[in-house]
Amino acid sequence: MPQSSTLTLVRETELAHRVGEAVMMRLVNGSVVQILPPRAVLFEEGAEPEFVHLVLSGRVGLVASGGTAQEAVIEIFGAGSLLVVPAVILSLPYLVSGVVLAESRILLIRADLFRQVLDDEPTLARAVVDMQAQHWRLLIEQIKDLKLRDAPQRLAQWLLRELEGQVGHLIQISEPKRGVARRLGMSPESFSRAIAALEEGGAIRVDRRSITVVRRSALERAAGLLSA
Amino acid sequence: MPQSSTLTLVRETELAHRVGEAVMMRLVNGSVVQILPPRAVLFEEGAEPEFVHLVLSGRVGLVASGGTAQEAVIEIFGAGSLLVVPAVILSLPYLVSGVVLAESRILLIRADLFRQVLDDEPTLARAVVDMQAQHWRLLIEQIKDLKLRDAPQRLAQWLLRELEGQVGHLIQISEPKRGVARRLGMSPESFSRAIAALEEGGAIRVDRRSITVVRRSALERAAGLLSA
DNA sequence: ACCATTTCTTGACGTTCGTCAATTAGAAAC
DNA sequence: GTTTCTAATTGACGAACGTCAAGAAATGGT
Repeated sequence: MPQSSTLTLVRETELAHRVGEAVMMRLVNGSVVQILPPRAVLFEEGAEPEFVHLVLSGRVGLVASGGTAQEAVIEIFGAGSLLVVPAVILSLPYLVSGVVLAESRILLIRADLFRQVLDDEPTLARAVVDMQAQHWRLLIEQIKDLKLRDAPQRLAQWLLRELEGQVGHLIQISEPKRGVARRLGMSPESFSRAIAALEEGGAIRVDRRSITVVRRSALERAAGLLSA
Repeated sequence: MPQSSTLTLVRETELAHRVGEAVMMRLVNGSVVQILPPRAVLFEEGAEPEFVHLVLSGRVGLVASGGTAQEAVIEIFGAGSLLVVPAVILSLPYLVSGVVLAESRILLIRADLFRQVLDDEPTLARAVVDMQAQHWRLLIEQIKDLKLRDAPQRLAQWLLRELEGQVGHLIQISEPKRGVARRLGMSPESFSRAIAALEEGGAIRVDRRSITVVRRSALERAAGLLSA
C-alpha cells in the first residue's frame, strides 16, 4: 500500500471525492504507485489489460501506432484522469498505448480488483459513468475537429480550449511541441507553420514555449467560430 | 406508456437484459415512443438535452456541422444503442445532432428521469458503464483511422469490420453511400474512387449497393494490416 | 563554457483528397 | 412509357498537408 504523500494526492482526485474514503481505500490497497519519467510506457496497444491507471500527477498520452513507423497521439490526460477503463471492463486488448509525457506519478489498480469493486460498489460505477461521459465528449470534439476543420483551425480551437481554465492570456506548453502537433493530427512542420500564421495575423505572441493570446477575437475567427 | 409491440422490442435490448424488468419499467413508464422516417432530427447540436434516446429499430446517425454548410457523420448506431447519455448526465448541450437514417423506432427517456434512475439503481449505472465503454472504443478506433490511415485504407478497414458479424461475404449498404462516405471522413467522390480501386484490385465485386468480398487477403492488404 | 543532441523552423516538392462540373444510372411520379 | 429528381461515377483542377532536407535554436551533460 502506498505511502502518505501519495495518499494525499489520491484524496485530491475527482474519483476519490466521488466514491468516498472507504471505496477509495479498497482500490488503493493492493495497488502500486509508480513514478515514471517521460517516454515510459504504461501499457501497450494490443496487450491484455492488467491495470486501470489513475494519474496522480504529470501527463500521460494515449498513443496509437499504424502499421508502419507512424504514431498518432489520440489524447493527453493529466492529474485525476482514470485511464483505459473500457479495456479493463470489457477485458479486451488495449486499443492504444499509454506513454508518459511529463514525469508522472501513477496509481496502478489491478484489473480484477477494479472490476470487482465496480460490481460491489454503486458509487464507483456512478463515478465512472460521469468520468466516461467527460472523456466521450473529448473524443467527439476531436472527431469533429478532424473531420471538419483544417490544421490551422484545429490549432486555434485548441488554443482557445487551453485558455479556458487559465487565469490570464498565457498558455504554457509543457512538453515538446511535436506531442501537441500529433495530438492535433498534424505534422510538427504544419504545427510550426500554423503557429507562425497566427502570430503573423496578430492573434498571438510566441516566445519559446509560451504563447500569449493578444487578440482573442482574431483567434476565434481563425478557429472558424466567427462568421466573417 | 408504450404499447406491447414496443415492449417486446424494448425487452430485446441489451440494456433491458442488463438492468432487469423492474428498472427497465421505471425507464419506460413516462417515456414516449416515436416512429420516425429518414431525415428526421431527434436532437440538435447545441441544444440542451431533454431525452436519452434508445434505438429500438432502424439506424440513427450522429452528425456534426461545421460553421459553413459542411456536415460530418460521426457515428452510426442501430437497434439497442443508447444515445447521448453523456450530454444528459453532464447536463451539457449536445455536441452532435441525431438524424434518422433509416425508419426508426425510438424510445425517448426523459433526461431527469434517466438521471434519477441512474442515481437510484446501481444496475443501470453498471450497465451504462459497459455500454459507454463499447462506444468509447468505437470512437478511439475512428480517431486512429482518421489520424493514421488514408481514405482507401479506411474503406478497406470498414469493409472488414462490416464483414464481422455477417454470415457470408456479402455486405449490404442500407442507406445512400454518401452517408457511409461521410462516416468514413471522405467525400462521396473519394468513396467512389476507393471502391473502384478495390474492385480493380480484385478484392471485391460490387453490384448496386451490394458488395461481395472476393479476396479477403487483398482487402486486408489494402487496409494496411498485412505488411507486404 | 563547450559540445552533442534534440527540437524547431523554413523551404521545396509531391501526394492526397476535396471541390467543381459534366455525365450516367436509378428511383419515383404521373 | 416519359419526365423528374436524387444518387453515383468520372475527369480535371487546386488547395492542404505530409515528407524530405537543410539550417537555426535550444537543451542537457560534462
